[in-house]
Amino acid sequence: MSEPSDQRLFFLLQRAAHQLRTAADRRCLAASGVTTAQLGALYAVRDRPGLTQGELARTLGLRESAVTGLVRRLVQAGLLVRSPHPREHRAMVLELTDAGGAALDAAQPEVDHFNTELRDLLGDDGFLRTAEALRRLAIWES
Amino acid sequence: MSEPSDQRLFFLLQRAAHQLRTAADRRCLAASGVTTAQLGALYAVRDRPGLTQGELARTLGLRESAVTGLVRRLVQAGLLVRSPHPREHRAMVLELTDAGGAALDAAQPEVDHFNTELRDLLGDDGFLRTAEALRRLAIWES
DNA sequence: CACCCTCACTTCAGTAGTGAAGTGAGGTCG
DNA sequence: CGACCTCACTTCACTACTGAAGTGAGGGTG
Repeated sequence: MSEPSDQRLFFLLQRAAHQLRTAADRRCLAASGVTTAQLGALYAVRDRPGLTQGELARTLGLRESAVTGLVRRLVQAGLLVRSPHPREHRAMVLELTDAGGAALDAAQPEVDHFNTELRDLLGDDGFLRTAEALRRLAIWES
Repeated sequence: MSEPSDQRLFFLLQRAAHQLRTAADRRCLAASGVTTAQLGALYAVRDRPGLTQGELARTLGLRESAVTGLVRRLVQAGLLVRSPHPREHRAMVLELTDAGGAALDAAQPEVDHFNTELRDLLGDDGFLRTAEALRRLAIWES
């Protein structure tokens, strides 16, 4: 009934995400020494300094256990600082270090270049339409 | 200059793929006991019985080292058989077992249901357009 | 005031991937 | 005919996730 390519949008999405992730990780590591997962966390902390690990997990769409490891590596690399929350005894407050901000700045040209390439590949309206579709998929639950 | 949402198509793609993957993995594990990565490998072997691990790696867009582990788990689960290639001494030939075929059949309704939901979410033309965009991204190299 | 319950966070075992280095039977070549 | 090279595959150390179970200081409750 439906064509095989239609039946496997899901696999296509995985494949595309995987290709892009590994390509971006390579460039990103070369430019700033961080992976794209780490870069996403740094962006989130810069946009909302002082957030807790739970908030970061919700922002990134991850489990708290994943954030525990991600933050540990970033703190170990000196890009993030963790301090106890002033009012919530269990929570940890996250902030960028200078090195964290520098890593973000070092990665920015690569991020821009990458997005430009994507835009060229998909065309301007294709880029926007795809972004909108992905937004729906990312928000979607269940 | 460009909006933040535009600057981060890449993160959007990762987020969407991750959400879909975990959602699909949960259903897929419940229905047939395999993950979506394993399901992709089973599909590939069914489509082209007797392929080698290297060919499987190229089909899935993975490194051979990733396939080594994936195949090991599938053989251990009794869904795949590995036998030496008749003419190429180093290569391994892969084939589905009956249990492997059964797992694929068990997963099929979930796959169909999942794709139906995606189609409903994006609309028919949005679905096709997104699939086409993803196809380009998946093929894209560097 | 002692009990317990809440809930951020952590830990553990497992899956899924990379990249770099290693392995070894078989064909090639001087 | 022995040395070398090839190249599927493997192994290792690492990042990055999940889901389930554990931890423990603090606040509510009797």
